[in-house]
Amino acid sequence: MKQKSMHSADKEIRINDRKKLTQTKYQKVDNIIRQRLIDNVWKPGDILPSEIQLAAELNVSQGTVRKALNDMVAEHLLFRQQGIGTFVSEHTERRALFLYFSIVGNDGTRILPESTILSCEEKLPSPLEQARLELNDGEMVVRFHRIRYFDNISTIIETICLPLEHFPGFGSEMEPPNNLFRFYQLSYGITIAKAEEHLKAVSASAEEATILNIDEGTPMLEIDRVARMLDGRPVEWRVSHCDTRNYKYISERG
Amino acid sequence: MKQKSMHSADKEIRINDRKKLTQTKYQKVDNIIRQRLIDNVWKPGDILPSEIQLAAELNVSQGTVRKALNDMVAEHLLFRQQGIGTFVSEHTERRALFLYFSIVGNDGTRILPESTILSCEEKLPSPLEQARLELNDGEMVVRFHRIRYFDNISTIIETICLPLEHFPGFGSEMEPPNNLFRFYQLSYGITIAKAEEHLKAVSASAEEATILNIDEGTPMLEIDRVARMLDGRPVEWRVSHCDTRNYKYISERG
DNA sequence: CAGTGGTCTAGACCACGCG
DNA sequence: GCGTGGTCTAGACCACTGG
Repeated sequence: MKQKSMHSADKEIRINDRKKLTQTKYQKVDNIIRQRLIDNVWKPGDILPSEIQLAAELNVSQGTVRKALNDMVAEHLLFRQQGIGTFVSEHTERRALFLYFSIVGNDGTRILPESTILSCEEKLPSPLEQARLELNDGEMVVRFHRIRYFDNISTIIETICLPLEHFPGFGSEMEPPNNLFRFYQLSYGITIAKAEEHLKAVSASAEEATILNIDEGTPMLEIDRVARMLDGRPVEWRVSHCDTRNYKYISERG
Repeated sequence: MKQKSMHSADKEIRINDRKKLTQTKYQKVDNIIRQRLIDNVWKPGDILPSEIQLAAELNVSQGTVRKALNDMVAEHLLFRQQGIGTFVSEHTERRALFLYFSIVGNDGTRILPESTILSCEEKLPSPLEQARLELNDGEMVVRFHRIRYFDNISTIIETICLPLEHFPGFGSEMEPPNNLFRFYQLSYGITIAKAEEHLKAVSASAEEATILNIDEGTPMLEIDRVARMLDGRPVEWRVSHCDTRNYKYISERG
């Protein structure tokens, strides 16, 4: 009765599709699962129901569920292990290193640098901060600075700005840890899903030069990055200034 | 007779798989098609046989061919148009702009800059050039310099090094055009399939400062890139120095 | 051993582009 | 109308994991 013949079921769904501008079944499945990640129904590290269970629940075939899941695996939102199941991705050290940290040693060595917080304050955003984080008038931000070290040598200065709305009490209870994305996820339920980085070459300011113990005017790589959560809203604006004499930024193309 | 039952055909193939360390059918199909691209059996712009024809030729199902083709579409080697067919990708202006050129205006505008060749010579490679291009001892290179202009304002200085073996007579017959990748493809049958970029911040040398009409020591973004062809061998080493005061390098993450 | 994801097949219908 | 790729289904067997 539920699904007597393929033909009638298809037609029924297609009528819905027209309302939603030709959304396919696997896109619907994708959106349902995505929404459950946004709503924290399934949390990072959780195992999802098997393909067969999902297919039964959503009244589609296993192949349709599979296509939706594989699409999300390609976006790094999920990962799969043959013989075990499908899991929600976590912001582990390894993921931070390979997905969201592009600075490596001149020889290609990948290390996530240690960090020290310099200052932290809650403020009304500057016009630029408000624009980058797409905030409404009057919404507050948390802004802080930190230095990052490779092998105890200070190399990067970061200025990080967060919408206070999503990070209540940030920095007041405890020192934010080195892996911020993991901290956002564990303490605030916010998963970073993608980011766009803008790079320029700039000169070290007098202040930066003092902090990093380098000459004023030394060329530095500026990485200007807005990170977004699962629903696409921006949740972090970070500007990093990096001394690239012993390190480099890497990017694959094609 | 050819394929009487699914079971026996599967077993036969699986024996071959064990020899090749468990290569799947769609991977074999992928490799066959990839090799035909390398061998220029199907050239850029060509339309491939339909999925059904390929499936019949290779003795697999349409779904297996589809998976192989879709994997190659994800690598930008092919593209598909519903109702028409599957095509071999070309290095068009548009592809160069979105896939292999990451410099945009401060407002995000994408333009491919014009170029002027400064000098061009055939030489024995420096040790660094030999290493980057993975050349054997004694193999020659073509090295040339060019300036690139946005709106007639010189902004980028490039040093480009090519293995002479793959580019006989390069630069001697005619001035290489602005879109080099397209030129490599049309004139030498070499398709660039991927590239790795290494970025640093450096200071403008006296020579660069003169050529670009900027101050010596101005911070410049250095883009060090090795481009590889379909079989993975390196065919171009390019170092670009870019004045990023009015432009920026962009990169998507996640 | 049972259960999971991974591969492969066969066949249906749809959306699209073209003649 | 026909052929293309795109979606969807159903069912088979494989490879892997863990009890």
